[in-house]
Amino acid sequence: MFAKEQHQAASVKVELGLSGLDLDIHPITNVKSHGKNKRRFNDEQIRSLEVMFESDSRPESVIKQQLANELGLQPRQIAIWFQNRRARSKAKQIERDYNV
Amino acid sequence: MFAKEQHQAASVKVELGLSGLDLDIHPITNVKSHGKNKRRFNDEQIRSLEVMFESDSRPESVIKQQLANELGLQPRQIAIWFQNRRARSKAKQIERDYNV
DNA sequence: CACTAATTAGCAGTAAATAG
DNA sequence: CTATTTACTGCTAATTAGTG
Repeated sequence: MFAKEQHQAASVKVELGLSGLDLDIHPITNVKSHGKNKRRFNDEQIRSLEVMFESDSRPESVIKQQLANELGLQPRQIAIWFQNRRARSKAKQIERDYNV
Repeated sequence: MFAKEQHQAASVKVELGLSGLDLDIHPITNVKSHGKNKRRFNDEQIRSLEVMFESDSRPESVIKQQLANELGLQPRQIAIWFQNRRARSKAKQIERDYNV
């Protein structure tokens, strides 16, 4: 029903080819790098998202789609990222207000 | 059914009013142009709407207009609220029937 | 015009990896 | 362990398409 196991194209090829691109590091003992590697966008993605956020914290669908295409992520992930980013921003501001 | 219990029963988290989320800052007048931002009615508004809904889930235009005036909302918003409320009500009942 | 049904985007809360 | 980051769930307000 939901497409959930779809993430960056870079990490999808962990099991197969695994040619050129390699993810970050795996300092841990080589456990099964298989199964449930989720999470964490790379610096470039974060940077782009952050830049975009500064100019518009609530971009339209088209923009998100475009951004998703550029960064190799799903539109869903972009939307979620902005949601979380907004929440963080808000929480910070609230904390500020508390402090007076 | 008349209590303030609208939340699902799955998670017994009990979140009292509190909220704090006041996005709508007196939309009373104006709000022309493209007001893309606006979310959530306050407790008083919900309470009034809910009370009204109980006695009549499909009020006439005049009533809606009056209600809108009372609560500082647009008639359009009142109409939409009732539409959504009816939909929710129906969905709930259908789910109940499913459960038998 | 008012209604329904379906869909959209947003938010609060929270789960779940992961980094420190 | 705690804090942060990605992701999901449940609900709400609003929009659109289609009916009468």
